Amino acid sequence: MPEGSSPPMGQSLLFLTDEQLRKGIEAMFFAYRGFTADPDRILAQKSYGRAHHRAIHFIHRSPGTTVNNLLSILGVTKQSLNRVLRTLIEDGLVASTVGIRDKRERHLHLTQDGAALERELSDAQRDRMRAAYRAAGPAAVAGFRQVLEAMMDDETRHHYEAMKEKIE
Amino acid sequence: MPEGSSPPMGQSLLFLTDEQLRKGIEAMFFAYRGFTADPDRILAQKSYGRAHHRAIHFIHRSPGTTVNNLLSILGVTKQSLNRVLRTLIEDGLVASTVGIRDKRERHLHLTQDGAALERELSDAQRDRMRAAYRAAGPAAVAGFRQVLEAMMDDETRHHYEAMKEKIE
DNA sequence: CACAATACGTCAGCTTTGTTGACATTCCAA
DNA sequence: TTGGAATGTCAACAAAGCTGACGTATTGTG
Repeated sequence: MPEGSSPPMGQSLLFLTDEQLRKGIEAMFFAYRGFTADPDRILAQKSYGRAHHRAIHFIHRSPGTTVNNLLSILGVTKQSLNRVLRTLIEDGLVASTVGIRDKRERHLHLTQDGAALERELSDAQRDRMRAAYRAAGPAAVAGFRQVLEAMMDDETRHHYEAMKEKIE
Repeated sequence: MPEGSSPPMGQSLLFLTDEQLRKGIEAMFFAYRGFTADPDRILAQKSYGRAHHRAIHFIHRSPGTTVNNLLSILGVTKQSLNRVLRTLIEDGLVASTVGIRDKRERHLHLTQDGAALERELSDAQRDRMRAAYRAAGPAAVAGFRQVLEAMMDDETRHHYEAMKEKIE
């Protein structure tokens, strides 16, 4: 936090101008469109939506997760998630198995078909991400991640950090 | 995960790993929630939604813009925009005036009330942005913007660039 | 001038995805 | 055994996107 401090305060606080912040806000808005564009196209063909993508993504990410856990990650109501989950289960993309230790819980897994769709979606999304990363370079990417993390709600960041530790 | 690898390729391409890309994707998802959280809270009280926020933002940004222009910036249909615009005009937040050169066009401006809401919303959003920027520092912010710009669709980036030049 | 194209508004209907509220079931744990 | 937690389901509703069709100025063009 200790910025430039005394002498010339280095690169100064010019980057905190309302103008600069506004540009960041617009960049965030426009970039998010690109971020979702490719998966959206694929999903539209299969008459699914972003909600399905999110469910699939996080089930893939945390196989065996419970409905409740997924709920808090996605930040939606159980009714809303249930509708999406039901179609995914009916269509054979997601398997829901009764918990062993706690039979009230349902553990969620991707089926082969589900995993295939997950791959298709995340390949598309990663392709764009990879192109952006490559164009911007490693230093920019580090900054990108830093700012995004600082932008999250505390509770959300908690989920994010928990995810991060899972695989690496 | 391919950790160490060999000595060459400098900082290497490790930042293009699927793992790294996935983290970036999740960071984007979680951060966007934070990004919209504060304005969402304000909007909910006034029974408006994000669509209203977007319209207000870009009308403020480009006073006198036409409906068609707004349409292409927001990337929605005129029916969708019209619904939002109608309520904003009815509520006296936006003024629509017939074009001078071309009387088919409507030029959109914020009224005093509209400008007040715009300020309230963007203050809230900027506060979070500012905190994130300050925490991450100028170098990170530059990287943040670089990656976001690289992530946009070409057409979208065109809008973004046009905006950038407007005020600075 | 006549006609096509443009800009805008609107009606109707549909979809996705979110919300509340109410209620039943199952089952763990005190 | 009983209370509460986890889940599921029904109903109703809202925001915000979509398509398609139509009407009305207005403008540009052949």
